[in-house]
Amino acid sequence: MNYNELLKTHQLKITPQRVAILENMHDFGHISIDELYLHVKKTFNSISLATLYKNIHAMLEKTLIKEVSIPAQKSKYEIIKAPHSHLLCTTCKEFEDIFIETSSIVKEVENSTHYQIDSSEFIFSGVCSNCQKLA
Amino acid sequence: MNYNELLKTHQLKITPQRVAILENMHDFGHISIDELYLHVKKTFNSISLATLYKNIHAMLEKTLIKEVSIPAQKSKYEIIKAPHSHLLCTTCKEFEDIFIETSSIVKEVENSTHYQIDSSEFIFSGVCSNCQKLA
DNA sequence: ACCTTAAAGGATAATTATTATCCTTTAATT
DNA sequence: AATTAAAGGATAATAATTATCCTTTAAGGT
Repeated sequence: MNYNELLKTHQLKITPQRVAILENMHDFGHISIDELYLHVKKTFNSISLATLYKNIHAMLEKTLIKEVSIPAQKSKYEIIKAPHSHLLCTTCKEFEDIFIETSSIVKEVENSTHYQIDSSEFIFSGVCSNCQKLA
Repeated sequence: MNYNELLKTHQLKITPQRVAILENMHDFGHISIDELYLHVKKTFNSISLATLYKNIHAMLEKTLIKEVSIPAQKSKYEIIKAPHSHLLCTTCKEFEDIFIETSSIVKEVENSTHYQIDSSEFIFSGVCSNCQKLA
């Protein structure tokens, strides 16, 4: 993935710190500020927490990334890609993307509420097949 | 609604502070800690923020209430009632419950992921009919 | 109704998370 | 290469949450 291009098309200056942030975010899929700090520090020893906060906000603002709020956890952030939902294993805490068809349920909501729906968040929680076996 | 009974069945001591918390939470439908503090203080001048935090945690623990995480906002809490989804108007910030059929989409997720789904969160964001008119 | 006691409340200190400030460095443009 | 506005880093300030410690109170047994 070309992060320089991604930053440029979102009117954000290309800096090595930002590229490192995006690399880590991409590798993890979704990552919290703390995790990000821990990992970016490995390759970028001098990075400041303030830089992370500032950049996360800038990237949210420019809609290059999005926030995923999860009950009882700190928010995670992910690079915006194709719309998708999330799956959380309450046992092993694995958190993953899933791609399911949501247009019909969104249409149903629009019809019954007369809202114009612009975005939606779906988080499914349960036990993954591996943890089911171990139980 | 009988909050004394509700507290008792969840193994929580009945105190006037807890009843006030539940009353406010019920009236608002869902409420953040800050809003709760503001409103409970009206009828309960001496209440401490620490009491709110402690009780919110105790009630979450005993699954009497649940946390609703919303991007870019502080979490809200609501008394657990029939499963439902949420609707957020991004213009006027109105946040409301909606009751839609979700069992088929949950089943679809279970089939495609082999997770055993225990709970799910749906948040739809858009523009309510009133704000559409005003636009 | 009183005792007893473990739990809850309140005030506030301590900790953690986030944001602001200010000066230095650097990316982008000419 | 020079200019400049934006970004980075260190750290101070603020906000949010949790811990501590002492006082008060709810609940159960007599």
